[in-house]
Amino acid sequence: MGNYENTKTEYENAFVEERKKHIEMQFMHLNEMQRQAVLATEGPLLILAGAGSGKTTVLINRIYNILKFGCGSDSDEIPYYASEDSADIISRGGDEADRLCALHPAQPWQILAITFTNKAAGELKTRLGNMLGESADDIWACTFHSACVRILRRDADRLGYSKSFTIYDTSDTNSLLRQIIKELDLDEKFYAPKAVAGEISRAKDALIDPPKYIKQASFKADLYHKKVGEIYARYMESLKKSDAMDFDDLIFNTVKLLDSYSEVREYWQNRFRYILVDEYQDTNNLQYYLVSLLTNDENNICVVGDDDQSIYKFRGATIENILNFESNFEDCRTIRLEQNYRSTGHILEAANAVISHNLGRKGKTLWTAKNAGDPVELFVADSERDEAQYIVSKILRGYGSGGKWRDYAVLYRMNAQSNSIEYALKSHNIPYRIVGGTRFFDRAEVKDILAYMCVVLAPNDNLRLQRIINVPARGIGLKSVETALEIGNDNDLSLFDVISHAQSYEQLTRPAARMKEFANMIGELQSFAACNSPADLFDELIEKTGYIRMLQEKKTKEDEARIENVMELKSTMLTYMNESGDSTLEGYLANVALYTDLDNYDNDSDAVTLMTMHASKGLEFPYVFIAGMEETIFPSSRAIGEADELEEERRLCYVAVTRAMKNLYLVAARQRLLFGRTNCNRVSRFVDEIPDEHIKKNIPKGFAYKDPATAYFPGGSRYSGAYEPDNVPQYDTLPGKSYSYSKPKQKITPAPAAKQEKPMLQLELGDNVRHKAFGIGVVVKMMPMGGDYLIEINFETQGSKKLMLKAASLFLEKV
DNA sequence: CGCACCACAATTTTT
DNA sequence: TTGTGGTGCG
Repeated sequence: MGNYENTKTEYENAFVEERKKHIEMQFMHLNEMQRQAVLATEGPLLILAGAGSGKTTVLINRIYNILKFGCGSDSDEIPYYASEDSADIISRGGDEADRLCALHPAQPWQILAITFTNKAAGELKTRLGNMLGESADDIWACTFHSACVRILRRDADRLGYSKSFTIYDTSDTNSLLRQIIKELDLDEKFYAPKAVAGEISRAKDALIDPPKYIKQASFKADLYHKKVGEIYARYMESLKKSDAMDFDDLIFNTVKLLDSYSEVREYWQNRFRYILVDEYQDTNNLQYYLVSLLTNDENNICVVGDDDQSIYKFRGATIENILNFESNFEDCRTIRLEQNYRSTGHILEAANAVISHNLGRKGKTLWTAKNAGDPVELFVADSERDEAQYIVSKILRGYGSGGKWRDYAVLYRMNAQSNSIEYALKSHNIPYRIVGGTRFFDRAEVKDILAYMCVVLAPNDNLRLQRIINVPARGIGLKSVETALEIGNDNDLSLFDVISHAQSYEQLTRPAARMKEFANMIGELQSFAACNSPADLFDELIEKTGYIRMLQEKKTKEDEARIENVMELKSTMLTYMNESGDSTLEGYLANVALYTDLDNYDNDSDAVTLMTMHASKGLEFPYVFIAGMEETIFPSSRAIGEADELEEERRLCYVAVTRAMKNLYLVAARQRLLFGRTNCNRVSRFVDEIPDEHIKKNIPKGFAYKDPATAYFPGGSRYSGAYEPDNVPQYDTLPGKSYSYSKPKQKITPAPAAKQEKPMLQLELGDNVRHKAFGIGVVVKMMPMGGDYLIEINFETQGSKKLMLKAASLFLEKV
């Protein structure tokens, strides 16, 4: 500043000052720190954004600022068109002022905003669209992987791939590795495909290619690394033959491309004037290289992250990226967003307290202007089943008093925990949705159909051809495929080439006819594809291959679900084509590998959400349950004893806790049936890290697990007030499935109940009722539930609603 | 070759 | 507990 004052005229200083003020005025809806982050457009910027601190808002507004005012808020430059009265004009505001304040504004396509998940990218796009209209379409708001795909589609041929390379997902990778390991006659136990995949992934993260890996391994004495080097080399060869890249390759190859071809690098560096990276704490080494390579001399790189929310170290994310950002990028500015807009006081304090037990943080303390709210609640249940019951009764209670199902989320450490909770929700007819788990695109039938389509487009994809060549069974067995593969390897032909001319190889005389038939079918599908829409091809394909018939003939429940999945796949294809404007099958197949279930998650439907804590990152819910707050579950057994991993678990806890807006319930079970084994665990250490003033603990003393009633409500427990005895879940009403411990013989008596002011309405199925708010309807379902009933009514005008009879009695009458 | 059965394993998180 | 992969039989 001081320098300029001497060299600039007074009006110039006034101009710069007015310009900054004017731009600043556009962002008065933000808090001071958020605004600073928005206005600091030039040079490296690190935004440490705590949970719920409005970081997406900041990103959006920052992009808006860059597009509208360029570097106007962050520069002392005086444009040629500024004159002596410019400052005056600006101070009067209006369009003219806006125009004067704009300084080298960026074009939408000069902005690259990288996120971690498709969902986050989609959200960013939507919000940018709302703010900027159509011009937002030109902004690259995408994930690391999809950004790389776009870059590679342009120049992949320089690396020896075609521009229409396919992408192998994790399971493709694993099966290819398994195959290679077998071919090399190695023991699958010792060279577990998954472990090898991890090793290769780590190598790529360190920019080590197979020759380099083999060289490094040659200095070591151990055989393992030498063999892995061999596998690695074969794996890459095989990928290249199939014109395929795995997830890591997408980034690795992009880095390679940018690094080795200066004209490519310059092209992209010139194009992207401003780069923003979200969730920077989750980036790995490769991604760091990528970002550095894309950044030009202007260094307009802005990263947003929260070191306390780094929970993906296990897959190579290195927290160092964020911890070292300031030293990696010179003249970096750092801004902390510490005001939380999401949670009430007790919840936030609990989160702060837990995370403060970690060492090596950037240090950051969230605060809120909200009131303290309710303390966090801890409940120690009897078993995993009671845990679920507790959660369900809490949810029912909240729903009964006017809540929405979608306000509730149940978080857990691992997917296997969802079973008991699902069961309880199901038996109470509570709508719920599970995010994650066995992913849609990992289902065998989905992979099969996709593999078929890939093969139709690119028959040389050996891996996918192998997958479907005998599904449904058509008499081409493992042995035949193996021989065909060998022939292919020897003559440098693809598997498809070999089976197309199977009759010319005497080793294949037996299956030759069937192979030929199969190859012909693929050929027919290819010609069909040439002059029909992808949707029609889809139908033709599942017919002609007999796939649907195979499922229909089996007739089990699972197979019905599989048919549904296949149809669902068709609709995701159509959705993709609609939304992306890309109606080619190639485009769809090229992108489908980057799809995940998370993308299908829509918050429109009114349902309780079940997911892992990892999957919950970035989301928020009014009421959050964290299930399984037990040592060995959370923190997980493999983290205990490892300082680093324990810290990661603690960060995970921090993430989970900060999802809650109004109420947070922590639930533990004294005894838990998991993987067919019953364990007893202590309550999680993370619970103890929450100071007493922020948590209300309910640990039944007179523990008698044969009598759930006393387990829930020990004499004098604080819960007796919150829970009417008649709301005690009655296990006898639960259908099916017996559990390992004996049920109480006698029914739990609904104690001094029934002294209500208004008697419960007597209803039967099929009764017509009038509701004060919803109008006329008919009772379609009644579920007894702890002395009350959960009823479902189909209303003429309002659709179907689920109500608790007792609470609804006030508004209901029979007609 | 295909199916059924059995043994065994592992059992987090994701592009 | 669930799922997977391998084996053995028809």
